[in-house]
Amino acid sequence: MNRVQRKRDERVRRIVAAAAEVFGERGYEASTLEEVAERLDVTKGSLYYYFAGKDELATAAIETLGTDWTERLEALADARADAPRVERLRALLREHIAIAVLEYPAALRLFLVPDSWPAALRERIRDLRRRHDLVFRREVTAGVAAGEFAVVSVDATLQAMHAAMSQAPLWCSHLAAEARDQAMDDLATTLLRLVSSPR
Amino acid sequence: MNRVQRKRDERVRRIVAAAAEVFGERGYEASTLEEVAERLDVTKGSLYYYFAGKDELATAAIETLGTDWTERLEALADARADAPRVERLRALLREHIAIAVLEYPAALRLFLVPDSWPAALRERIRDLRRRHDLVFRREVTAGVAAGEFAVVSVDATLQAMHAAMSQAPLWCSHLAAEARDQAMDDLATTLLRLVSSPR
DNA sequence: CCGAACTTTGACCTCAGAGTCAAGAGATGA
DNA sequence: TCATCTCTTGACTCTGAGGTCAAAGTTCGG
Repeated sequence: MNRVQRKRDERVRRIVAAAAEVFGERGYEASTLEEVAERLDVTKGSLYYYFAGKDELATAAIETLGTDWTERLEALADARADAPRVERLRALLREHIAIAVLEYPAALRLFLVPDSWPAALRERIRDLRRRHDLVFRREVTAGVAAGEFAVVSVDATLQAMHAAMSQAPLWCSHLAAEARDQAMDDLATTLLRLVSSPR
Repeated sequence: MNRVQRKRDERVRRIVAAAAEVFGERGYEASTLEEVAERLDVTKGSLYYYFAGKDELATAAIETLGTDWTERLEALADARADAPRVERLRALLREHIAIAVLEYPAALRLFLVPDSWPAALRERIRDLRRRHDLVFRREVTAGVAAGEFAVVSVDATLQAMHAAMSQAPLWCSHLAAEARDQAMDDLATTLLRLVSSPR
């Protein structure tokens, strides 16, 4: 029974992983359950044994992906708790960019959730974003409070950072490995400028 | 005969405008020709008299929207040719954000063109983006050459700017008019930081 | 090895939305 | 006014993809 449960969880995990892949590549509208099923070498019907429908599967994919992403950033921030603020923020930016480019190149599309989705689902996704946002917000506001950073508006700064990071894959995933690393470094350094003290 | 031609052109213009509206709101996949037709008070069939299909109409819409957008920015840059470089760039950023937020809130979705499209169409769209990019690139590189701006990397800087501007609608189109204007101002000012001379 | 619980299948239903077309309605010009 | 060209319609087909389900297959505990 517990054996069964674990097996089921594993199955769900795999389905969600495949779904995250497909939705991440194609975006919500253009993704088909048929394709998700194909990548798992099963048939569409079997997905419905685990998930009520496309929306639910997509939500699960978004949540899994988002949680994983956030946790890794949180862990990184903890690990660098003693580093200078600027360096910690730089590391966070760099890591975020790397995850976006190397692992979830189409997360942007995935997170463009249709307006038609039930409010509850959209709400859960918003929460996820908020938690994710908080990792960076904490750094920025603390830096500002300490007088090390200066920003026009915390919100605008964070939005700009997130936008740039999430679109990074669009322009640097086609680069060769070396140029890509350089581009990611450049972007992280560039984004640091957003909080640098003026003058 | 010429009368007929002009009438036809006008008709095409209107259709493309309506299509740009719909595709701009919903993105490619979620848009339907039915809805485009509805906004023109005609029926779907009539669209096929002017366009071969959805792809072609979407391409025309993207081109029109992109050209209009670019031309307005170019005109703005010309109009401020004598203004200080920083102010000209600020005006461009602000205008770009305003167009994105107020007129084409889902342009981001629209430009995420399906990979399945013919290469020729994708190529034309890439050209459009290049021309658009050039408006900002010119300002930034000139400013750097003049020693007024400093950047880590022109590419990274432009990418960050474009990303932030194109995602602006996602977070400020739901705001009330006043707060929205403030948010757009803040974002423009924030992005200026990306080129500000350091120290 | 059996029966029960769990899982997968594939045929099927449904429906939205792309695309077609014959027929008719409107212009245009002689 | 007639003939022709231009345009619009609405009913039609077709396809793809979401969703359902009874039946068959598989795994597990005893």
